[in-house]
Amino acid sequence: MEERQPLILDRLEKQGACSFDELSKLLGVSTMTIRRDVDGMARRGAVIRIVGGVQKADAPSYLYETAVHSRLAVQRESKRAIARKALELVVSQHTIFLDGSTTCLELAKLLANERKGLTIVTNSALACLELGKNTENVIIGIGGQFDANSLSYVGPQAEDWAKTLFVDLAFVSTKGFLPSKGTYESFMPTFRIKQIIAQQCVELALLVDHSKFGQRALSKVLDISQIHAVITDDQAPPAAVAALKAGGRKVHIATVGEHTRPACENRRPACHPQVVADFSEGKLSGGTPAKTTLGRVVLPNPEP
Amino acid sequence: MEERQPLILDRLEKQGACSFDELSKLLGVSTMTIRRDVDGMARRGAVIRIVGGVQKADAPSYLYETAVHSRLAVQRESKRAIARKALELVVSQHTIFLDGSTTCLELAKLLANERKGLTIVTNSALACLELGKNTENVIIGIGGQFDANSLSYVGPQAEDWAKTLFVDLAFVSTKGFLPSKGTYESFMPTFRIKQIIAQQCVELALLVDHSKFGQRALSKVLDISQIHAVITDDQAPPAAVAALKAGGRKVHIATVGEHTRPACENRRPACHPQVVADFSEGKLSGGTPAKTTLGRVVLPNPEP
DNA sequence: TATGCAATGTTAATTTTTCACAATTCGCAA
DNA sequence: TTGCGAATTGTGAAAAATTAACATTGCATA
Repeated sequence: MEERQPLILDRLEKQGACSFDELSKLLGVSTMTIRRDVDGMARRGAVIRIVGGVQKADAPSYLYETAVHSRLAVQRESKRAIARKALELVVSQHTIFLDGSTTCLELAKLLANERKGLTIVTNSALACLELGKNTENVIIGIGGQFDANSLSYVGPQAEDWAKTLFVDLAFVSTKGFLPSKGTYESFMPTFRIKQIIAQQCVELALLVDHSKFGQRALSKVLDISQIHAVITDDQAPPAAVAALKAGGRKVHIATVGEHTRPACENRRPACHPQVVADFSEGKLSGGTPAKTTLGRVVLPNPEP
Repeated sequence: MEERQPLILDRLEKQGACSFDELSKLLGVSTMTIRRDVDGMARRGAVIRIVGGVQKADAPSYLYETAVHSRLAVQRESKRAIARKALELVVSQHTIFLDGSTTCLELAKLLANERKGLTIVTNSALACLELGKNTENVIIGIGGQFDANSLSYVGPQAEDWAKTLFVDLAFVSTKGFLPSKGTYESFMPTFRIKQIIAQQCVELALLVDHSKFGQRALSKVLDISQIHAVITDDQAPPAAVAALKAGGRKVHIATVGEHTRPACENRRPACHPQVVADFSEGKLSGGTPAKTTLGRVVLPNPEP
């Protein structure tokens, strides 16, 4: 049934773009069938739908098809809320560190949009790109071996370098968190950097959404004693929060939904980042409900 | 006239996506006007047009609105042809260097797609991301201060690091090239890295499209004696090519068009990378010319 | 004041998309 | 083989979106 999809991709490889009509003739099926095929492919990000046809999807993104991309979608609301809370801890003139987590990536966006005069150190390539949108901060990228999973730099060179740095405030995230013990992760190269930074900072803030509480992973990374502040969301278990406070941690609770971004992101599976719009049945419309069921991404023709 | 555009962006910031009808009511102008506004914004990559409305453009690309993005489009065909030629010089097991140029970015794509077993050193964040798609090469990112213009790492830390490296084959590009003298550039931090690498490599290959010949810029970067091979396209001035050969350089001429990608990229200005499709008037169609003048990028609704 | 230009609004023709349903194919168990 | 159900595909009409052509407005300038 779906031996048509490779053929469509072939065609796009040659032409860049192709109309439904042409594909229909080419493959000897109705436009409706082509349309359905292409819908599925576009949903996976394999192609880009254009009005009346399809387009090759090679162009823009360095996020598609990466592991980071799918991680970005999980608990995104919480991460954003946490990032916004974390922003409050950042003082101008500070030197801060961001790790390669997707939570820190959200924080990077906020820093780029709303702050200046900072020196920001990170081993995340994505964070650099995000931060680079604002030239009023100094961005130091820790280099090293590039880890395609986290899109960040790790390994001995990165570790050596990290040892020479000293920051005022380090933001790190984690895979698992036991409030009485500390943080846990599985992938060595990335967590070594965190351990080193933990020793090279004045204050360490852990960004951790509620889903991480009680989770543990292969290796212990940070001891709870190394963590000065914990920033989490309002669904974090109250008992854990109380325990953290009793243990002397500063705990900051972010309210999810307060600074929520596009509403449409909630009701969408983690698939293709551009597939964000959905004002079907006029859900987003203010006045009379639109009768359209559309909501498809469109880019325009070149300037005439 | 265009104080509407910020309002549209605000709206998208809140909602993620918005229909033309809604924007029309919101701003008190006709849908046609909104449509025209949005067309312009989409053309610049500020938003993404969707059928019946607009969508926030935040999601995917770290290229939009960057200087690299516009550079990527100029002479792209030549750059791709040159990159493909350069690929022929790459031997498995080699350690190679790529600079932060867009030509090297094209080469990075080829390396990721077609080679393995390499160690690739680069100070370009974009090249890392591109190369990271293939985990069969080792990628070393040189860190340092992040330069938002080139999306690469520069400055003293990067330079110190570069001094400790040694590669078999370095690929560098340039802004200006006088075949009798050497290469010229204007922006200090990026070219310092090239100078250092030039001393830390067995062989240096200059990737230079024909438009660079005879151009000079503020500072001399590499002396012609440091360049072992020159890779250029078939529009390079023959006299210069002859002179280079006479001077003992290996010269590789890439034929533009041979490995050309989407045909549509030729007839499109440097604007938004996703704006690639244009089968207006059935130009790309095989059979009877389509009567449509569309050709707009569309992405589908979520899976039902 | 006249004139031209740019921005905007209006409308109708055209195209695309959607939807509902019919027809077909396919797998598979009876 | 037969028959059933599900998945796939095709059809046509209705709905929506896009385009293009043209009218209008406002404003700056000759």
